[in-house]
Amino acid sequence: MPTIRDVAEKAGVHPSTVSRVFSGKPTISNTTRQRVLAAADELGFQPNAIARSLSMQCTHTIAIAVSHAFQGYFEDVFFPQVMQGLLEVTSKYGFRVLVAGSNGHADEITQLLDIVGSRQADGIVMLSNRLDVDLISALQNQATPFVLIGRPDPSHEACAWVDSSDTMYTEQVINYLLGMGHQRIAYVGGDPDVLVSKERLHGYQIALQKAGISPLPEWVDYGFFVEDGGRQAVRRMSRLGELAPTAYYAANDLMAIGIMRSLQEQNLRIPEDVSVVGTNDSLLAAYASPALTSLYVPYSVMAAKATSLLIQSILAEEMPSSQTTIPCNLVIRASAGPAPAAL
Amino acid sequence: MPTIRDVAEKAGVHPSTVSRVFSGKPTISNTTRQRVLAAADELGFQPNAIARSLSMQCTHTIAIAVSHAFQGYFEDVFFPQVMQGLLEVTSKYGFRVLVAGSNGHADEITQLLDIVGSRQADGIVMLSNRLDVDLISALQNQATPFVLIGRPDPSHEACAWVDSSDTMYTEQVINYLLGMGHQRIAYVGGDPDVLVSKERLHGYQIALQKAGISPLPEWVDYGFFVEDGGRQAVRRMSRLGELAPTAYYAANDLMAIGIMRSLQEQNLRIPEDVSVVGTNDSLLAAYASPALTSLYVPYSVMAAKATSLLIQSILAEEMPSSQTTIPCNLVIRASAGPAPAAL
DNA sequence: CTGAAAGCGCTTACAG
DNA sequence: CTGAAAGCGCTTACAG
Repeated sequence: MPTIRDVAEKAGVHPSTVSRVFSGKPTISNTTRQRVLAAADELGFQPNAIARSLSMQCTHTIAIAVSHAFQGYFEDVFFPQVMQGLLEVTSKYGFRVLVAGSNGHADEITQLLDIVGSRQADGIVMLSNRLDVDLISALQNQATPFVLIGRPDPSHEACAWVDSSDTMYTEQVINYLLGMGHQRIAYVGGDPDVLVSKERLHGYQIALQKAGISPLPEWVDYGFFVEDGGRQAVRRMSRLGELAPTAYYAANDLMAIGIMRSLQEQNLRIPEDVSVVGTNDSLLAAYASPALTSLYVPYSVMAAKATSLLIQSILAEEMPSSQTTIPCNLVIRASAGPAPAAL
Repeated sequence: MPTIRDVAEKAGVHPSTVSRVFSGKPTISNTTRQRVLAAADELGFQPNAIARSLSMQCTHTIAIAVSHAFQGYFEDVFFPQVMQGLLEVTSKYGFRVLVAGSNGHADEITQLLDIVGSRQADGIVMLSNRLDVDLISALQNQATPFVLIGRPDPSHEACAWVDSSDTMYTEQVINYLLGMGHQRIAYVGGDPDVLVSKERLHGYQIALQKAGISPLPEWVDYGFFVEDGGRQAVRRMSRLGELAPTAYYAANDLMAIGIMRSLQEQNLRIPEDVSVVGTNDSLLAAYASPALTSLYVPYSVMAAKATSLLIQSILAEEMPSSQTTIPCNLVIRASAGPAPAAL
C-alpha cells in the first residue's frame, strides 16, 4: 500500500506536506493541495489510521465488552438496542465501536482494561453494573473516560452515567397493580448480581411498604432473564397456595412470558386470575397472548446519550461526569387487570 | 503511561529485550525475564497495542458494518445472533470486532473499505450481499481477507462464503405446504435488493413449477422484514378474492406475524383458513398465537464458521476461499395446516 | 506556506 | 541470549 512518502515523491513535496493535506491543516496553498490530492488519487493512497493513532494518541474508537456465552444477552432487546444507540452516535462523530467478547462477567472488566491499557480505544461504554465485581473502582483507577449505562452504587457517586430510574418506575408498576386491588405481588428479577435487580427490588419494596403490605420473602425470585426462570418462579410461588401471588412483575418480557405460560398450564386465566407485567416492551410483549403489559425502557436512547457524553468528553479531553436520567413508560396491554375477588 | 523504555531502564536491559519478553520470544533467559516482568509489574506497564499493530502490520481485529438507521436490523434475530457467533470465535482467538455504523446500505461498503484501507482491521465479515451495490467486486479489489455470510451471485464464484442454502430450504417449505394440499401459495420476501430474497424466490418458483403450478405475479411481495410489510402484503393479496393465497411463506417471523394479524383481523382462522410459515424461528414464532411454524436459520453458527474461516486465513496470511453450507431446519408448530377444502 | 527532524511505542533482522 | 539500529507510517513544533 502506498504511504505518505510515495505520494510526496509523486507530487514533488515533502511528506509532511502530504500529511498536512490529509489531516486538513489550513496552511496549505491550493495549488499544492491539488497536486497532492491528484498524486494520492493516482496511487490510491489512504492514510494509515493505525500510524495516525500512534502519533496522535487517539483512535476514534470506543469500547464495549459483551459476554458471548450469556445466551440471554442475545435473545433480549437490551443488546441490539444498545448497539443501535451506540452506532447512531459513533457514526455521527466518525467514531467506531470496538467490541470485546468475554468469557464471563468477571472477564468483561479484564477485557476493557486490556483494551484501554493497550490504547486501542479512547473511551468505554460500560453496559451493566455488576455487584460481584468492582467495575467502577477498576475503571476509576485508569485514565480513559467511561460512561456507565445504569447507575453506580452509592459509594461511587462521582462517575458518569445514564440511567432509567429503575427504582422509581418499578414502584410505579407495583402501584399500578396495587391500584387494581392486588395485594400479593411477586417480583421476578433478572440476575441478582446486577445492580438494576437491587434497584427494582427496592422500588417493589417501597411501593408495598407505602401500601402497608409486608411482602413474603417467597414473593421475590430471580429468573436470569430467560423464559425458564419465569416458569420456575411460578412453580415455586404456586406452592404458597392461598398466599400465592395474584400479580407478577418480571424484569424482562421473556420471563414474563414464561410466567404467563406456566400459569396458563395450571389453567389460570390471565388477567382474570393472575396479572403479569413484563419489562422492555419488546416485540414479544406486543404479540404474546394475551398481549403483555410491559415497562418500556429506552435502551437505545440511553446508549445514544451515554455515547454522546463519552465522545464529548473524549474530544474535550476531560473525564465525563454528567449524570442523566431517561424516563420509562408503562405500556398497558391485556395481561394485567383487576385482582380477583377475595374468596 | 509507562513504555517499554521505562521498563528497560528499571530492569537494566535494552528496550528490545523488554519487547522480546512481552511478545513471547523464546530466546530470553529466565533471570532477565523475571527481572523484566518485575519491573513491568512495578510500573504497571502494558504494551501499546497500536504501536505493535503499526510495527507488525496486523491488528487482531475483524470488521463488520451495520446500517444503524435500519430499524429492522435491531428488531430481528439476525444481528444479535451474528454478533454472538462472531464474538464466540474472535474471543477464542484473542481477536476483537470493530463495528462501523453506516448511514445506509451503500455506505456500508464505504465504511468497510475505509477500515481496511486505513489498516484498522485484518479482515472483514460481510453481513449481507446486496444486489444494488457491487460489494464483492469492491472487496475483491483490495487485499484484506473477507468472508461473506450468504452466497455471492454466480458472477463472483471465487470468494469465500458461508451460506444456508436458502433456495433449497425455501423449496422445502413450499413443498411442505404443497404436501398439505395448498395450491395458491404466497411468498413475502424481505428486501428485494438483497440476494437472499432472490434465492428464496427461486426456491419458491422451483417448488411450484415442479408441482405444475404457475404462480400469479401477485402472490409475490416484499415486506422489508417489518410487521407492516406483512400486513400490506395481505392487504394487496386479499383483493385477489378467489385467487387469494391459502398459504403464506414470509422471509422472517415478524412479517409472518404481521400476516397472521392481518388475516385474523379479516376473521380468517389460522391454520384452518390460511396457513402461515415464517423464517428464523425467533422467540416471536414460539410465543405467537397460534405458534408460528418457522424455518430456523442458524445465523450464530454461520457467523461462527465465517469468523473461524476468516481468522484462519488471516493467521495463514492467505485469502480465504472456502465455501460452506449450513443446514436449516423447519420447525413445525400450529400456524400451518391442511389447505381448506375447495368450494 | 513548506521543509527537515524528532517523536509516537513498538518489532525484528543483524551482530556479537 | 542480548544490544544497537532501522523501520512501521504518521504528526507537529520549529525554522525559514
